[in-house]
Amino acid sequence: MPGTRTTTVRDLRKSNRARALWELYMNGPLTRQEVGAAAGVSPATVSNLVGELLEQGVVIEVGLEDSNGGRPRGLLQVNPEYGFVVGVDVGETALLVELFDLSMKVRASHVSTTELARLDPQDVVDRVHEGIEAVIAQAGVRSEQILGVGVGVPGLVEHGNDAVVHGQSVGWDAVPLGAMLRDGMDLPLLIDNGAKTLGQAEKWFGAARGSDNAVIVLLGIGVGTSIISNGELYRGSTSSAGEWGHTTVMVEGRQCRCGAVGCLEAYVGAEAIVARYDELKRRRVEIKPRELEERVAAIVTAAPSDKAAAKVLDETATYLGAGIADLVNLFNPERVVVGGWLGQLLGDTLLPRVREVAARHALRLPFSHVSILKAQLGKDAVALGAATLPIASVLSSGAVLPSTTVRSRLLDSSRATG
Amino acid sequence: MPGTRTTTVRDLRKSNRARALWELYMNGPLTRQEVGAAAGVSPATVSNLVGELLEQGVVIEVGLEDSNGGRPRGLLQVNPEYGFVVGVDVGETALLVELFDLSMKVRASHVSTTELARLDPQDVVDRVHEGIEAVIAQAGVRSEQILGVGVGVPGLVEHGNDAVVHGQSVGWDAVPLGAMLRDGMDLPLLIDNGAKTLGQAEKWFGAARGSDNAVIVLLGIGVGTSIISNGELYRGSTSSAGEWGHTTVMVEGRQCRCGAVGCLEAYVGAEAIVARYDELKRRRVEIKPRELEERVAAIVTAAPSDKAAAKVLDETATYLGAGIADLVNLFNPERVVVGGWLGQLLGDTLLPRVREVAARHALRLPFSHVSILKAQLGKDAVALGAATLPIASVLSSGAVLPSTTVRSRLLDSSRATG
DNA sequence: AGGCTTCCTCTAAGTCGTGAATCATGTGGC
DNA sequence: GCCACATGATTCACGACTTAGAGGAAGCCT
Repeated sequence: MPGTRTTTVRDLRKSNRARALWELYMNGPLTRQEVGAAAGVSPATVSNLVGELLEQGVVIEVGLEDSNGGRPRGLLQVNPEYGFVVGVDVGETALLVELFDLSMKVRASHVSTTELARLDPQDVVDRVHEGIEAVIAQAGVRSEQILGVGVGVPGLVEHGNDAVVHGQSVGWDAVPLGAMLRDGMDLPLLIDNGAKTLGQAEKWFGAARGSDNAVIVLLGIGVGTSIISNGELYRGSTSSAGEWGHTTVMVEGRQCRCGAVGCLEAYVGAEAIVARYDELKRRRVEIKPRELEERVAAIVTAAPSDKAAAKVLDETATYLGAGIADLVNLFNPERVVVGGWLGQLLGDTLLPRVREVAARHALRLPFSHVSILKAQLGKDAVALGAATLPIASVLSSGAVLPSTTVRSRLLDSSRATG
Repeated sequence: MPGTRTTTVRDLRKSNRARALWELYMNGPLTRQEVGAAAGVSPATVSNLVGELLEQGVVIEVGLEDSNGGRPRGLLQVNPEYGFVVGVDVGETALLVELFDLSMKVRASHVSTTELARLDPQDVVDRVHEGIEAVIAQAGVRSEQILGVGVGVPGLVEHGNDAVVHGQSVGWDAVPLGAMLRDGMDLPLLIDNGAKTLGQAEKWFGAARGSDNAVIVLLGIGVGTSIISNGELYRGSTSSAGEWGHTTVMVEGRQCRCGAVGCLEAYVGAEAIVARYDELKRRRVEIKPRELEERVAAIVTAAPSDKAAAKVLDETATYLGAGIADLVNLFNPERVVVGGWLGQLLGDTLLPRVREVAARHALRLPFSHVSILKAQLGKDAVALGAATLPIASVLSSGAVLPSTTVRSRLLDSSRATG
């Protein structure tokens, strides 16, 4: 929950309400007492706040908890049906749109693939709009029930006036995706980098859950991270923090597709792994994006007799270990979570070796406090994480209904005139 | 200013008071209107708050600002004489204790050097106590006027119950420095890593001033950083974030004193620079810590005919550039500030080359938003930064006088009993 | 002096969270 | 079946806070 600025007495209520809601969402169901302890308010205030939230349908009471002798504690929870959110994963080869309820149950989903090598922004926008309409229809909800739409994109997202996307790998240069998506749709819209939305998904529901300082590593064709610092996504000054793939692990090393040399991605990116294998086999095979996954899988599962595969994997573990050690030294996280399709593929085989290498390269103290884990969520994590964006926004606002505001304003004026 | 949790109406005032104070301290002198705008409160509240601060002597009115036609605006400022702070720099070879007023004017200072190769904790503690008494006497202030003592140490500082220091380079393993210093001194005490205090000094008063996302690099025998994220020091889970010196820039590269290989420090640390020079000259010279600085200086200022020096410097720029590019990619700062005695020494000669290398290695978007600068503060920056620690603490508390609390409590009880 | 402009402060009103008292809702004993 | 008991939840009076708007303060110009 971002540091909401609290200056007036009214802000106070909003902020307390938001804290209670976050707590209920993240750790619910909870008793009123637990909410009070977490939000730092008295029982009286909890009662007051919860009463309001119950009345507005944001929160529901789900069962009772036995107490030894006295009145049982009521268990509270955010109402999964209070509203719905849409998460969109704009991938390099496919576009996934999913509709969730607030408990993150998938209520509808829609996939569309593209044959284009480069993504055309307008085409993407049209498909997103189409997908959103499709999932709303499919789930049978009214569009007023949609709290917002989150979009995860491949590339850096500048959050200025409206989101602008720079996606080197898909040929996007300063695409004003925010404005384009908003045109023809009036749902609240939030856009972020796909690696960051995946990170948020792992933080909320996956392997980084409960950790306030974590680094989620995304391995695929590209190599990125999502950094959680003090419980929040770390963005840096222009939201491009966490570009781990192009950190230098070998001065004057291999050529990277970014133009520089010695980048981590030039060693552990999916294309690099396959290319290094082919080099060892002294053959030149053109790498087609569609086949990348099975080619990497073939290397991972190769027979022990395949010396080239063994060497490539060994080197990959070395570079990955060194790279992760850098993250541990610089960010001092409690957990490093390795995800992305390539991460899932390499995980079981390589993780023990990666841990060993990282232990050698990282400083003792920070390393002794870190766990290096496999991601828990699967392929849809980017869309799931994208859907958390509008949820975070709703929770931080305290889920104040526009209608409530209008109502109280009407009451005010009627009293003023009456 | 850390995210103070505001739940009750009283917290509200405290938080508004703290915001106003921070603003006045950082950007003063300011008019009441400016304070109101910055703190987000109405003129009435500013008047109220400022009145209290003036009465308590925390803030003073310094002159008037002309207005076009009306009553002139009063200019407010934190009272430099409201209290004093002590900053201590526990260096590897010398110990510096300085006493500052709130405007950071040095009022007294005390140096003591040591001949020991390894620092003895109890010896350091004694010297610190001695130094503090000396500067208090020298400045002629009463110890009640000391708001607190900040200490910058070489090594990682774990902020648990009380500060515990792990200083590999000085042979400290889990030294409970907090408890040791507190014993025999009852001033408020704050301890942090020297690189971090230096970073805070540059952020408050130096080259990183006004930047909410900055990385301050400290070059010396060791190589560290201090990371400012969203205006605050980034610590990570165990306060050891920013250990840049032992990130890997060359897999399977040079041996580093930390035990690993290929660390940045093994290339650009002071000892490494001299060692590499000696290797090129094909000679083995024992490096004495005392002579390190002049030996590096000799390399930097060597005649162009000294090919070995040129090569060492060139390589240093390459590694430093790559390392800084990593920081830019990972943290996406607005500024990178290069400091430390080695940084100062290398700065003018090397910085242009470092920028070039960094530009090649960093991604375009984050690099286009970053400035790579030399530090502005000199050798005493660690002590200066250490002294900012208690100031930050006072500002965040809103400078609520203990006496005030007692007084109001007395009033309460007298009214209750009366 | 008097009007004017601008800054500052005082007052009344509205909102909030808290603590103490009260109400609600269960268990266990008889 | 009834009543004491324990504990959770709610209500109410109170103090504390910020704000809007009115009024005072302090300088300038005519």
